[in-house]
Amino acid sequence: MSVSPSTTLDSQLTTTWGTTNSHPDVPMVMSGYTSRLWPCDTEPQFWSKYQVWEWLQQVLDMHQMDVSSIPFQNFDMDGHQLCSLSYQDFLRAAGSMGPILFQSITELKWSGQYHMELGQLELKPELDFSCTFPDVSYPPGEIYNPLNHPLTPASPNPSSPDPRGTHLWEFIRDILLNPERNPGLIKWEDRTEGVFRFLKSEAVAQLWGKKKNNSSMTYEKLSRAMRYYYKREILERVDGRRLVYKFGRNARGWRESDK
DNA sequence: CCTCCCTTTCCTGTTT
DNA sequence: TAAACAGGAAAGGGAG
Repeated sequence: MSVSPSTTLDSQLTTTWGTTNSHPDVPMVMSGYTSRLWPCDTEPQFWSKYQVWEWLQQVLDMHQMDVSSIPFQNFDMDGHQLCSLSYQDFLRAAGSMGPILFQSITELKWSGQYHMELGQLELKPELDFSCTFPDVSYPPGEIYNPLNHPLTPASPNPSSPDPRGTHLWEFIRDILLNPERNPGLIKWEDRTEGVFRFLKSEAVAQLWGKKKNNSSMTYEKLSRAMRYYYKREILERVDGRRLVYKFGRNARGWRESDK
């Protein structure tokens, strides 16, 4: 009676977001630190630099924290180096996020070894989350917003017409501005700077395709259109971070003060 | 019909 | 290695 591949478990666990998934391309952002849902299903010791960054990103997502909460540049290393860091190293590299990261990586190292057993644990998201990290103090002076009331469901109202803008960048903006309509597709990385990140790139592409009555839309093609925006300064480049974009000077209507 | 603009499609090469 | 990123080239298609 083996519990094996992640697909079975994924299908059991899919979804805090509810309806719009079925896209295994992007890991669900949810629950504990256990590794079955992790994008890197290898042991952390063998992660590439990029996988290390993905992990950081995931930890931020789990805590609903802003990207500025972790100095990414202090983690310019591969999995082997990461795993050799001590608790003190984590404190130095990430301040008050250090303990969280240390705990996460410790657990992942452990679960890499015993993932069979772990596969049977943890079907109780909230539980392991809150128990593992009861109170973490966040960096002082951080803008981090502890609660955006993620639990307000706000009627999905599927019958209403699509109020999102007709141009691609407006469409993206309007998803960001109305996350309750499409939770978990795109999220703000830095609200005031207009930095955002695709969480489910293919799902967004599908949605865009649906709007344009084009069932063959992909993120590949959508992203080409996004890149054209750089020249027009509707978007600004964000280097080095995959699926991350930033609104530029010619993008209107995304600021909180614009509302 | 023509032009302009905003993509869409496809592609080759690079990076992570 | 797969998925993103970079842009060139060219075609599509709607608005005016």
